Amino acid sequence: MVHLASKISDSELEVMKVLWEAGDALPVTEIRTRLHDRKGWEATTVKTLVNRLHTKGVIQQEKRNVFYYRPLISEEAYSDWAAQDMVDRLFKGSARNLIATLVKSEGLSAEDIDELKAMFKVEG
Amino acid sequence: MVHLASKISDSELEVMKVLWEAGDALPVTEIRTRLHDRKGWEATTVKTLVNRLHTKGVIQQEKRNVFYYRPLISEEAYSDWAAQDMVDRLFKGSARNLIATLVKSEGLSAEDIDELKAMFKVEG
DNA sequence: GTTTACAGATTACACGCGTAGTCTACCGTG
DNA sequence: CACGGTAGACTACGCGTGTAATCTGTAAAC
Repeated sequence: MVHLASKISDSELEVMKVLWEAGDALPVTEIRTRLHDRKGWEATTVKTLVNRLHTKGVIQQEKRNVFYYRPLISEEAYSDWAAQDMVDRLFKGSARNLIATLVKSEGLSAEDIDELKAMFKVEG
Repeated sequence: MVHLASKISDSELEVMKVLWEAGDALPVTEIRTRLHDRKGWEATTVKTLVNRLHTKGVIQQEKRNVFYYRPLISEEAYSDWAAQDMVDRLFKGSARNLIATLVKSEGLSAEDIDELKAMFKVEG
């Protein structure tokens, strides 16, 4: 289990998403274009976020012609951590409570429910 | 569905928890003693947090001998909102993805799984 | 009535975050 | 070789948060 010393902020998360989606190291230029498109951020803003992530140790800098950046934490690991964190902070440590909340919130399609039923058959 | 204009911070959430647990309006003195016990916070710190929550409109002030405070949002409503927010931000809007993550994280007892199976039978 | 203690108001202050501008150094082009 | 463009470094600034000290007013105690 990864233990995240300092949390990833909302804006920083957008950078992580870009890197996760790319599935490979990217130069800042590339991150910038993608985030300019989807969030309208300026180049320096993106660079600041990348720097902060680097300082936090969640992405790695690779020197080529220009710097390339690679996530040091996977999306899955981060999602797992975030989910567990929320369970602990808001659901008294019970994942079941969170699941119950999600089920009751009606956000699941019939198909989702079928999938989950199947998952439970395998699990238990 | 309540729409949270400004989010509740981590420290503020501790105050909310005290109020939710109490199930009734509490004077700051009482909130303070409980948070001093569980978090070691000073009286003025607690008062600041209570004030901020009041300003944000998530708790209500009732004038008696001293001020009593009452949550204006239920723990359920807040949890629901937080869960949905996380689904949107980290699980591409799919509650099923979050549930899958929780199930795979092994945080569920056999009993939990039985309960959830039952829940799905009723739901779907 | 003066002192005391406590509730509530005001003020503080460093750090993280969202958002970005400016400065500098280097690399390619004319 | 001078110049322009661009990558990276440095600086900025207001707001929210975590954490609290100090001031003020009023009620209780003597």
